[in-house]
Amino acid sequence: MVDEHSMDSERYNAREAEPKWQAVWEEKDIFRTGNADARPKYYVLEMFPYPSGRIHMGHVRNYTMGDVIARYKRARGFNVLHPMGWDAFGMPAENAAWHNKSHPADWTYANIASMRAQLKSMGLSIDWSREIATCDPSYYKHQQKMFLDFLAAGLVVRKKSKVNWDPLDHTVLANEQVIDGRGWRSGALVEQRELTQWFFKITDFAEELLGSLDTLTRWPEKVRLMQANWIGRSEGLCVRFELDPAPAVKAREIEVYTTRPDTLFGAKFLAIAADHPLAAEAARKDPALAAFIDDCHHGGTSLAAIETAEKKGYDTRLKARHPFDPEWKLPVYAANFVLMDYGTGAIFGCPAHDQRDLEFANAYGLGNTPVVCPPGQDPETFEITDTAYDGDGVLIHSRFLDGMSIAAAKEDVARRLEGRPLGNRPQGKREVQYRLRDWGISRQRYWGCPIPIIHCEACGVVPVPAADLPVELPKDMSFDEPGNPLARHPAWKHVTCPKCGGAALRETDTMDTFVDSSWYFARFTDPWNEAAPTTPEMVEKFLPVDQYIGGIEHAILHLLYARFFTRAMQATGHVGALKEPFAGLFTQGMVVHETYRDADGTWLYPADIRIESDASGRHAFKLDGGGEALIGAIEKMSKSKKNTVDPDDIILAFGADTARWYVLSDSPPERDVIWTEEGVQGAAKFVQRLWRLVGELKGLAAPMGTLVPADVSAEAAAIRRAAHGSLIKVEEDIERLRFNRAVAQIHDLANKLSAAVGDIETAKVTPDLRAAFREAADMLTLMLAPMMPHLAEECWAALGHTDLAAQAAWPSADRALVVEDTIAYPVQVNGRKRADLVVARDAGNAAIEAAALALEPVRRALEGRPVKKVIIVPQRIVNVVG
RNA sequence: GCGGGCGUGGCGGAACUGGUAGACGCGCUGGACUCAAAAUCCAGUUCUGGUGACAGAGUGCCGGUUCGAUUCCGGCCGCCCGCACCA
Repeated sequence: MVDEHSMDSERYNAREAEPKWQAVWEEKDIFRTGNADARPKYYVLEMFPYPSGRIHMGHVRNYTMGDVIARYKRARGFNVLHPMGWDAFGMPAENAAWHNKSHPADWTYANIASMRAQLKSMGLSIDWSREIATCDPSYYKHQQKMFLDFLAAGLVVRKKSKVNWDPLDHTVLANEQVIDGRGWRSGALVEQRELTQWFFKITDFAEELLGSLDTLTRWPEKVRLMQANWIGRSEGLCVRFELDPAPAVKAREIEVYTTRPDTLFGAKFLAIAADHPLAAEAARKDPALAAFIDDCHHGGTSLAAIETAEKKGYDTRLKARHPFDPEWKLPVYAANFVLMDYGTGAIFGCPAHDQRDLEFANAYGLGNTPVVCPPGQDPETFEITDTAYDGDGVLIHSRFLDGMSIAAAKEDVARRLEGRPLGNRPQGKREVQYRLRDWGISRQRYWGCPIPIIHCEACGVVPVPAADLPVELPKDMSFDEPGNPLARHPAWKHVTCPKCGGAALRETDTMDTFVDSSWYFARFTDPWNEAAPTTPEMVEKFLPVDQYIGGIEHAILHLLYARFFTRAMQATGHVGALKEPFAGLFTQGMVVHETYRDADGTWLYPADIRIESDASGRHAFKLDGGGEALIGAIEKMSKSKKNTVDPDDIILAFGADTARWYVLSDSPPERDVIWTEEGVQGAAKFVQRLWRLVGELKGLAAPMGTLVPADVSAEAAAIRRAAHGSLIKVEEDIERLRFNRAVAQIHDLANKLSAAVGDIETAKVTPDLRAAFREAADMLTLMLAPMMPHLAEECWAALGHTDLAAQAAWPSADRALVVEDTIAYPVQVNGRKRADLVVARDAGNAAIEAAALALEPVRRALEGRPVKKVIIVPQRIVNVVG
């Protein structure tokens, strides 16, 4: 039944409604978060974007998820903090400057302006008053201050380290920027170079960062595991081997690190890294060794080539004494597979029980002696040929260790060597090693946060005095030569030394952009503080972030750096007692799309394609009339394959709510979502359907504020059951970030309400029904509001409300209404469903059993067999065993 | 090699702690409305057989536990992701 007040014929016009409501929200400033607000806080944060210029569908998905949570939590009465900023330093701006002769700052701020407008067109409930850009001196001056604080606290050090050097661009490259051994931009073969760089001492917190992973119960297990592996803790023993006096070196000993001291009697050689000081020393008198070391440098250490690289070594002629037998001399090799920056840069090789050592020993004819015998093997005949044994077993051929377990032997060796002096120290020392390295933050780039340091010939490394901060980037720059533009600037680096007043040079390296993103979440809590990076009380008020959302690609670096930075900030008094910045983490999947190719193999944009499908499948046709195109694999949206969809186009054609709904609806949020034209059409249709449905409900609904009477008809009870039941499920689903299920639930409710509206034509519209329709319409609208906020406002207003849906309290569900007074039991015979049985909720087991056995399909399925047992699971199922 | 995850209709996916497999959506098929199209509405849609009621099979494969398994256990197969000479 549709009366004349119905809006049935009117279509919902998103293009008009969306900007209208966005303007209302902005004018009323309803998403501003009060720092003095006493309500419980909820901090929702999505990883802030790099201002590339345009948002992409991945952003739409990311920010929509966060916005759903923000709006939902706001409706539930929380003081929600939902800010936005820009990860604005980085190489692309410099590359753009190089290509377009523009300034990185101009390029960046123009991009920010257009992306901000795009984000606003999505209708995100963001407190824009807290917006920050990391490239702004008002942000990075605080970062410089913290750098100095960390330096004073011993958390920053300067040391030499190997880096990937691009000889054409004259710059250091991050590992990710090295592709197949070549610079990603220049294509030049990357060299390994030693440079003096600034490091954050993340390794100081290795134990703490690893141990605290257990407290992050609302993080994906996968991310915690990845971080644990990255930190890579191992327990072992440092053992010093005495060297026989040799003319080549002055050193008297070699220290090795091992996790298998139990296999010490299986040792066949020692190996040191090519970069080991001892190798360098020996090479001075051995040109062949020098050549070998040089060779190792060219192999590259971060390349996939390592995988297939042969084990190579060079016999230094040095001899080391076995710790438990001074007459037992072990050869010392320089070897390409030993890493200088792990452990001590030296190992002892036990070929029988380590695959790498075995390959090496086999290549150089060093033999092997098994010292761990697997259970069930005869120690006399147990042999190793080309596969090392690293399993459990009993010690053999190991003198005083024979017969022990691996654990006992480890303990025994450690105890003996720790108790025995060599020189003025014990020969052995138990040590914990980590794979984690200190975080090198020096970058030879312009568009980054300047490192606030001055180098003075007389005074050495001098921190820039706090009063002189920020050290601002110079604006008059040229980018027409490769290398670090800052270093080439004629004047900027020339300063007087703050200590002695003499001529000095500024540090021209800038900080890794990961530094910028390591504390922005804390800055958001009080971005107005000009005097300090943070206001610790506000940090403690809002942090940790309750729900952080972003891509899995940041599982290690960003998330680990931020965890480190928070601890360093705590040590320097910037965050109060806060330790972990992100209490809840969610890693969302990508937006992927089909690819299309022309007959000649060139890629085609989805926007130039029309899809037709029939019973035989899907076909793509070129819109320019050029015939059929080939449908290719579904892949991550990328410019190179042209399988991108511009969010602006979608918002213009269908509205932001449609885009939001679609990215929430089709897949579980942690998985990839496949963007399809049909899917968007479906979402757009549903927007219209909801608008019509709310109109129809309104036509039948009681006036606003009417309460549903206590005593209602079965029809009204069914409507209430549907509305309250859906509400409960939608709540649960949003709380657990299962947006796709919340979407399905709302579809389901819409179906039920449509059916109820349709049925009403033949029934009388009684006051209880009118009240139930009113309640259902209001509830449906508010359930919708986190996901489709504009449509919800339009519906809310149409339903006669004068406040905003965005400010309305979440409706409260009455669980009692959802309970039915009958229960429909599926009845199985031998585990196979044969019938349905509807009984009163309070029916006893005997009555249920009798009713079930009386059912015709049950009797038929039993085929006259006697009933052995009847299993009744209350509220669930009946199973007859016959 | 090590670590982790995932295999369910034509497709995306649902199924709470072992309890009606396929919710919801997309697509498709048929119908209504329309001069026609779009939009909308109705019905159907796991497979096989049957007009039908119904019967049988079915959650990657093989086996086990159980009254009952997509779910738990063992063994395979396939795909995806991360790390990778870490001593």
